Amino acid sequence: MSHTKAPTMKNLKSRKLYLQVYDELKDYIVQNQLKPGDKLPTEMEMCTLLGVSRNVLREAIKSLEISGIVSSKPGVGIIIQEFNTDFLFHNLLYNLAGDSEKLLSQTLAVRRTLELGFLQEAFDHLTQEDLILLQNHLEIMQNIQKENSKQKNLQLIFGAEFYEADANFHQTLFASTGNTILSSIIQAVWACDKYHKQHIQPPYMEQTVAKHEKIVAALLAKDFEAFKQAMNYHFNVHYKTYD
Amino acid sequence: MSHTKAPTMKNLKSRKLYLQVYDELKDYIVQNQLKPGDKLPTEMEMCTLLGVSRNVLREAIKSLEISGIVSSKPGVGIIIQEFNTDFLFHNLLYNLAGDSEKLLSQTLAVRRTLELGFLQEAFDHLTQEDLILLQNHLEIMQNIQKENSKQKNLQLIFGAEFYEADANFHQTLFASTGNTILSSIIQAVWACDKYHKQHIQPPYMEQTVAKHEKIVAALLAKDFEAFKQAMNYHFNVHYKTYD
DNA sequence: AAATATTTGTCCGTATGTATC
DNA sequence: TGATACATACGGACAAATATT
Repeated sequence: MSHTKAPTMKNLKSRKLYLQVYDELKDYIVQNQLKPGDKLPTEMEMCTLLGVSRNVLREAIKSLEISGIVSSKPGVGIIIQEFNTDFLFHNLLYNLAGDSEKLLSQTLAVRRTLELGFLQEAFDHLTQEDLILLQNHLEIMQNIQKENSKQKNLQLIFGAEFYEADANFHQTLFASTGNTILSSIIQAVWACDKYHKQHIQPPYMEQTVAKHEKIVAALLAKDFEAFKQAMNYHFNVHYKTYD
Repeated sequence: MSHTKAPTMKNLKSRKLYLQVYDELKDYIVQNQLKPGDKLPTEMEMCTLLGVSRNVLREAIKSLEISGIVSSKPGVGIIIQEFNTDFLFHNLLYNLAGDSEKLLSQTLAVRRTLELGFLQEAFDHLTQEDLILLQNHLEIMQNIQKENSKQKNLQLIFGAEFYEADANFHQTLFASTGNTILSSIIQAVWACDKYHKQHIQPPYMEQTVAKHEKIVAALLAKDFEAFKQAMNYHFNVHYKTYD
């Protein structure tokens, strides 16, 4: 309503309409003390309430959605989301993408520090379900590696899937800490690597599988020292691919 | 084009279209190495290129805009934006309603791990200019603390400035590592704290100043062991405020 | 279990404000 | 000044997903 909208003439030099709506919706959430799980009014209701077209409203909603504030589902409505920092770190690192070589070593350094730093916490909080998930991720990596080693030509298959399984492995491992900030950062750092590490080579695969097998073995044995050693080995061996 | 879109039937359970477009556009920017100031193709061109409607494309564009990646202007086009973190943090602002205690301890844990993990690197790369900057930040903290200790009433003055000086101190310290990923993360983590830690108490100020004095003294003496000790002290002492 | 209603997802067409040449 | 290119904004229509009766 603060749009001061005239029937056929839109606001001249004012802030874009969808941004005004974006702000108004955030205010609405705060004012009405909506909590995660609560629903916003339907799109049509908000259109009449705010006096804007559905199109503009949806642009605002999608902006809220990409920010992780709400999520919309057909047949249900628009639901307030739990606070999470994924959006923040994801965009932060995306914007830094550029010099791939330098970035790669930097992200690796950050990952190394964080993962080794939260080693104990991850070990302590790891549940039986987490362990099963880890084994699943490992299994995927093993299968893809086998398929690739069979191949005579150097054509790589399922490279993206292998990489994703690797990422999922580490995310599962540190999601157990319950530290959402940490999870966000690790997730973002992996996504950041994504662009640089797309061409995975079979020899790298073999090494990677072996490393993760060691980690899982240590976790199954509930041997923290072995786990620590396996993780250090994971981060301290240099891949031939990047020499 | 990867949408595998049929004329009248959309992808069933796949990711929402506007999100696919959002990702594809980000990839497009990276792949074509578009820099700030460069323009994306026009909306209509991208619609035909990606095979989606104008509406969906705009939802993706607006999401990119709220992310600070592009900005669109009528009569001009869609322009790649300079990297800027302000808007990212602005989005978090509204969300201070959650259980801030948990979040605070999580951010602190991440900061602790990162800063202690990159201790050696920061120490090695610290220049004379950095040291002067650190002293400036410390001085600001000292002055504000003095002003507050003079006051009889418990009214806090310049709390925000004190906190900012603290943040700048740590950012300067680890900017010297040259690891931009690390710098960004530390900056972001501080920003997360910002909204929870707004009510700084005078006793906390005194302690904080003392800690940073120790750090600066160690750095001036070029004594790594003392630096290490001071940083550990910094992170291992619990503030009374949060007990 | 099945039909119906609700709600978001996606598309199209049209008019208007804005910047550039 | 005018012409052109572009994003902004509106409205209507149907499809798809979910909830409800």
